[in-house]
Order: sequence, then structure tokens, then C-alpha cells
Amino acid sequence: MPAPSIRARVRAEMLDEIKAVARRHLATDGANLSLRAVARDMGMVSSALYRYFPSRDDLLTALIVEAYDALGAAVEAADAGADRLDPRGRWHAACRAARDWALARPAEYALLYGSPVPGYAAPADTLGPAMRPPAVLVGIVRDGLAAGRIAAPDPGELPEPLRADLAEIAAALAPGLPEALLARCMAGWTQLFGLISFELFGRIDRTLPHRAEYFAHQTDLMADLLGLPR
Amino acid sequence: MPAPSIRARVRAEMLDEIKAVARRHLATDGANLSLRAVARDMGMVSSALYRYFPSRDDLLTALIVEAYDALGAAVEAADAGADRLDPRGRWHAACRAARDWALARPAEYALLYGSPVPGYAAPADTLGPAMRPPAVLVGIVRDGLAAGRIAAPDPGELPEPLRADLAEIAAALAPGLPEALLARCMAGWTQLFGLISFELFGRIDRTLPHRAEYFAHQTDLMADLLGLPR
DNA sequence: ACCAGATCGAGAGCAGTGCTCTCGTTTCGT
DNA sequence: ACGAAACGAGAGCACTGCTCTCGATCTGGT
Repeated sequence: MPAPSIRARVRAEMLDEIKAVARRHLATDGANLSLRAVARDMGMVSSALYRYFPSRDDLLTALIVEAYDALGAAVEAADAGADRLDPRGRWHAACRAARDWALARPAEYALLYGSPVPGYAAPADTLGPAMRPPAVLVGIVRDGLAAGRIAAPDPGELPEPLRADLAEIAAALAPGLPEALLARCMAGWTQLFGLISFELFGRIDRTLPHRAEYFAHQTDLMADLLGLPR
Repeated sequence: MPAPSIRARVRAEMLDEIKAVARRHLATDGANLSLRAVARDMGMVSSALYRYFPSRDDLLTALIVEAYDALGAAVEAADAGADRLDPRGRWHAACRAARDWALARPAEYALLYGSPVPGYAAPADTLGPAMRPPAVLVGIVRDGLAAGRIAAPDPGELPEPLRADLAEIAAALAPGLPEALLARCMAGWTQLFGLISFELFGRIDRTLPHRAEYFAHQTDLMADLLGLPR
């Protein structure tokens, strides 16, 4: 084994602590994360932070990658915990896990799915983890189709150029998935994002206190659209 | 007539010019709008701006209100331009108008529907204009129902507490609209928001160049869910 | 065991920000 | 015509991200 030097160990711990403190600040102060405040909280001077992250954006990127992975893991775990032969149950479990994760960490969710800063271009590291939650949804539908529990919609509803685009995406994401079904998966994923964002960003009517029930019903509507068996 | 004084006229023009310059900066620099940069562009010193807007947040709020109204007006106009007896046509027209508006002003859309700054609480002035786009969608469905072209779904699909919540919202928004249909309207509105946000914030797969067709198909799926006649 | 080189934290400093206060000047209502 | 209100400019405060320098500490190879 490589026997990591003391310095390497301390540095790794430092990286983790910086991210932890930054996450704490994120929860209270929102996206306008102050490096100096983080440094102050750690008893350091701001310039010392630059030994660990070359810029504020790099710190944010690190937080984003970890958040994507945490969300993806939560959704995957929820799906894995549901009856494999019950597509609708898996669908609801996955959606609810995403909502629970977001409600518990609104600032981190906002970091992932809020409006991006114009200058900030998502580094390639974030692309993979970002696909994990939608991949779970697609996986549920793929399994249901393979088990003969979901019927493929009529492909004729898709105009040709769109069908070709979707076919290409399906080939990379879930080979064999009919294009019209992939389109419905994307609708479900879009809906899930919209639901959570609306709830988190205060766009749900104040006269709707039963939000968990509302969420369950909305995701159930999308399960209907997907043709998941009841 | 009140014969507005020269000063009042100049002040009104100044307010408009400040907002116009701020909108221009918003388009290039994103949500981190700099008051000093706006002032510089106007040949003023930053402190002079405070004669017109007491704080940066107030300027942003003014821009938000105007943007909400512009988006609402665009959606309403598109709906009004469609055949009143064709719910699906009106639905598509309204959705497309929202998308077109957003694509033409991504920064303003992000201002409206991006992640809110934690400290920033939406003033009451914004609540009314913010309801205009979803109100159009609800109106389309209400009209379709009144014309007997839309069937009300089984209310039994709603758990009781949720049904009661939706009934209260329906009473204020569209009296007589069945709760299950209102839920589908909200699903459509959520979907519309999600679609535009994903497209604008770069979350749509790069291998999907036919975005207008994709958008039309996705909104068509929601029209199916709403039971709009084809 | 030692020493050159890498790594680290502290501090000063720069350019930028939102915002406040003061001070003359201009305009308004009476 | 005059007091009061509105206005623009400027200085200044506290804050930000970030850079650079300067000692102190640790590391790996000899």
C-alpha cells in the first residue's frame, strides 16, 4: 500500500472540511458562497484556501459533483429497495427519494438545478453524475418493457426528425427502448424536476398544504402517461 | 390633466432608462447585476442610482414584475390568437409563446424562474403577474370543459385531503373546475416550466437538435393527459 | 542525517461590489 | 421670490474574489 504521507492525509481531511463548511454556508447563505467566510469559519485566512481550490468556482464544482452523486445514489437506492417487478412502485420510490433529498438540502438542490451563472460552464466531471437520476427512471421503464408490463406507444406519433434524435439518445442510454417511450421518460424526468423546483422555490400555492400527496398524485399522472401497470 | 412637471417627466424617463440598461446588463452578465456598472453605462455615479431605486433588490424586483407581465401578455396574446373552439390548438399556442419568449430573453426567464436568492422574498407585487401564464392554461381547460370538449376525470383518484386543497384553489382560480382536472392543469404548467428550464439551462441532451419538435411533442403529451380533443 | 525543494499559512494589496453620508446645485410649489 | 424638496457627485465603509510575497514546516532522495 502506498502509505500516504502525513501531509497527504492532512490535505485530504482539509479538502473534506472545506467542503463541509462550504456546504453549511450554502445552506444558510445560498448560492452566493463567500470564500472568506468559509476561511474565517476554519480559522484560516482566505488566501490559504487557494492552496486547496484554485478558485471559488472550483469549490462550487466540487460541491456540485458530490451533490449529484449523493442525489443519484439516493434515487438508485430507493429504486433498488422497491419490488423489481412493480414498475409503478419503483417509479414512485425513485421520485419520492429525489424529492426527499431535495427538501432536506434545498440549497444543494438549487446549486444543481437552479439557474446557472452565465459564465459558469459545467465541467465534464459533472455530466456523468448528473445523468444518474434520469437514468434510474429510464431503467425502470426499460425493465418494465422487458418484462412485458409496459406497452410501447405508437411510434407514428413522432415526427421523423425527432424520432431520429430520440433513437440516437436511446441507442446510447437504453438500447432497444422505443423512441416514444423514451420521450415519455423524459417527460417524467422533466415533470419531476419541475415539481421539486416549484415546491422548493415557493411557487406552489400556499393553499396547498398536502404537498406530499400532491407530489404523489402528480408523479402518478406521469406513471399513467408512461403506461406503468397499476 | 395633472400637467406633470418637467422633473416628474425626467424622473419617469430615468426610471425606464435605468431598467432598460439593467436589462441589457442582465442579458450579458446574468443575475449578478452590478449597480455600479449600470450607473457607469449611464454616465452617472453609483450613488445617484439610489435616488431611483432604494436598493439593488428593488431594481431587480421592478425588472421581475415587468418580465412577468411581458411573459403573461405574450402567452395571453398567443392564446387569444388561436381558434377559441380548439383547446389543443390554444394549448400549443400558449406553450409555444412561453417558450419563444424565454428563448428570446434567457436571462429574464432565469430571473423569474431560476433559483431564488435565499434572502430575497418575492414582494406581493410579483404574485399577481406571476399567475398570468398558468391562468391562461387553466382558462383553456375551463373553456374546453364548458364547451363539452373535455371530460372530467374520475375525482376518486384524488385522496381526500388533496382533493380539498385543490377544491379551494379551484374556487379561487376557476370556479367549477373539477379538482382532478385542475391537478392536470398544474401538471401541464409544471411540465411547461420544466421543459423551458431544461432547454434554457443546457440540460437537454446535445444529441437532440430538433428542439422545437421535441417541445411540441412533449406539450402534446400533456394535452393528451388533459384529455384535450385532437 | 541532512538538505534542496515542495508545500503551507499569514499578511498585504488590488480591483470590484452594495450602500451611506455629505455637500453644493437645480428645480418645485407656494 | 423664497424655503423646501429633489438631484448628482464624491468620499468613504465593509465586504468580496484573487494575487503575490515571505517566512515556516514538511518530504523525499542522497
